[in-house]
Amino acid sequence: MADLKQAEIAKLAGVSQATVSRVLKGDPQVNAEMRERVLAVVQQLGYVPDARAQSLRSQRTRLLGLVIHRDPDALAGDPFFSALIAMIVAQAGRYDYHLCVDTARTARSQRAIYEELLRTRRVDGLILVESETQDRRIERLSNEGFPFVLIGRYEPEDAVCTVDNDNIGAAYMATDYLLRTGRRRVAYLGGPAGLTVTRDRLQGYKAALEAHGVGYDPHRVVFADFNARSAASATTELLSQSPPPDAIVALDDMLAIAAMRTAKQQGCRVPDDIAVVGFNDSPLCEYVEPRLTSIAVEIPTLARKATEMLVGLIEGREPSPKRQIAPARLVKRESA
Amino acid sequence: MADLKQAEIAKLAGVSQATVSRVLKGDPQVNAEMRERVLAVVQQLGYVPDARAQSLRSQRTRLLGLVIHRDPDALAGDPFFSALIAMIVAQAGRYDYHLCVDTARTARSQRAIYEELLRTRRVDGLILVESETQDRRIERLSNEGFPFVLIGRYEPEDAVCTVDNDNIGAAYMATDYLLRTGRRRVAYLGGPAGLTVTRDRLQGYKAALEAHGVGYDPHRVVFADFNARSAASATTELLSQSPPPDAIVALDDMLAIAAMRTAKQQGCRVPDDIAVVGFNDSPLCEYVEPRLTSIAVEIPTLARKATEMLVGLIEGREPSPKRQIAPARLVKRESA
DNA sequence: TTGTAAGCGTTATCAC
DNA sequence: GTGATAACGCTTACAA
Repeated sequence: MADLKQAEIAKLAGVSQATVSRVLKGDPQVNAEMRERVLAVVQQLGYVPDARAQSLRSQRTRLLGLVIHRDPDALAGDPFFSALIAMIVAQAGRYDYHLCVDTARTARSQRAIYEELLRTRRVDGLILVESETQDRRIERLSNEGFPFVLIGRYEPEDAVCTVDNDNIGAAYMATDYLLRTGRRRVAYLGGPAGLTVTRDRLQGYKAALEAHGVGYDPHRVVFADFNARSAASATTELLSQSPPPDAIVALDDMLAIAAMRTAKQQGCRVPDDIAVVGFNDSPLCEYVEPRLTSIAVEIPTLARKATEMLVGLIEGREPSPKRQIAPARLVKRESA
Repeated sequence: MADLKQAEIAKLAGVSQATVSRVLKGDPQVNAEMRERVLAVVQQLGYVPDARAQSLRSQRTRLLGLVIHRDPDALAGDPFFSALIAMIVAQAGRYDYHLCVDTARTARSQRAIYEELLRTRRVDGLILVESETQDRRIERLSNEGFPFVLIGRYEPEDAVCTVDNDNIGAAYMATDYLLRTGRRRVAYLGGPAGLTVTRDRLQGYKAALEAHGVGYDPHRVVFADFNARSAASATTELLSQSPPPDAIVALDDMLAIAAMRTAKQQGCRVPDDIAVVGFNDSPLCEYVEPRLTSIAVEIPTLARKATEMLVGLIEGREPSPKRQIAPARLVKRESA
């Protein structure tokens, strides 16, 4: 198990090192007999090329970076991210890329990560998740011509490459479904008010109300942080109105579950008195009672599009359109 | 933004390229004045060294590989993995390493990944998750002297470096707690029977029964796959016994939640008629009703130990002991 | 203390 | 077709 290199192979096969390289690259110009000889030795010794040398020489690492703009603790319990990472890994593999994952705790470290990954040429391109809608670093990356794709939204929309859930459409779908099934007082339980996703889904919610000729009532819209307590108090606020809502569209499954629980504690039956729809179609939808109806966002599609786009950029293809949307669909269960 | 290299910096600072390298490495031998000059130029141009060249020259990529032995779809919704990945990323950062994540769908591709990552020298070392207890590839890695750490268990225990949850201790703790709080008919709801974790926790469960002088009844032990239906039917089986159990130790929170739900559907009150304890202390424990008591496994500790150990191996330190255990603790909520 | 130069293991451009 | 040979950008003896 001495350190194998092409030179070794060459010596044993009685050819030049350059020929070994050519054989391994599948160069059609090499004589069949030599190819055989080389491949035989390669097989026998189990030679594998050194990725570091290839990276330096070819100026390509075949590594994609995934930067998640979130505190590790916040990221920790979120099934969305394991899904996203798993799918991107799988997709990247199809193009012979590997995935380097980083998390950006603070804004300061985020900048450091961009630098560290891209400027050092450690990765060939970046997928960024959950950046703010406006971000100096993104402008910078863009100006410097680094290949990167954003998962989420960015304005103006054609400035950078983005892949996003169809958040507006998803919220429309949820609200529309509730209205069609006879609900009339549909409330919206959002996440933190500043988040793009909160705003986008609010927009879809409003659009559906309008399409059904139902007036928009700001009192039926509340915001919560991503924890059970905050969700519970926001739900309580909704339920205390008179008349109380007969349906809730929640920003994600966690919030939806908290809302269901609060409603039940206050004597409302779900879905009889109040219907609840969540987002993400996470596994736990199946586990709660009643089982949670949820809007599934297609994480595999998101991952596929993002990877495809990034690899395209790296290899010099300008994608169009620069903004791509992964569709959503309603998974009907018992809660609505 | 021409391609910056040390040679450029050297020219502008009026020194040799080697000196630039020395300054950047913090070599104390360089004269303060030159250091200033070099650093000034570096700062001004925003030079960052090329990781690819460094990797080739130093024979170190400063990249750790994380190989998760699980189908991407199975991995997809599992909050444990986002936690693990997030924590390892954070830990690796402390040693100036980045993390390359791969998933191994099939055994065939798993072998490919080992090869691809290690033999190509793409990463300096590997963290392997959820391998089978006996694995040919692991032997091979071990024989070839590649630095790697296993998260999970391996036999014989001192053959390779492993980091694991204290599964036996955790199950003991859960069972002991239930017995102390007056439960007498404690059942065990495991995962798939073949899994090491299922077996280890069963062992802890038995030990606790024994310590309390409670007889072990094989009928009180059932196994389920990781999905709601399977969990429900296993729970139904438990509840149909007479007398039915008055407590369940479930292998993970998902199973525990499914069990609670099944029990409630069959008219049992939780925790009054039957107490339930889960594992992992995942965020959803807070969201279900009643809130789920769960054994928290310290994922950050797991990640820290694994990373520490691996970096040590890479840098030539033999760790001892070769097997390290992350402690568990009981997080008491409403279900038990 | 600083500069020169020899690699690290590839790929790719030349001649032959 | 195949074999020398020059990069790729850096680290590190060794020389000065």
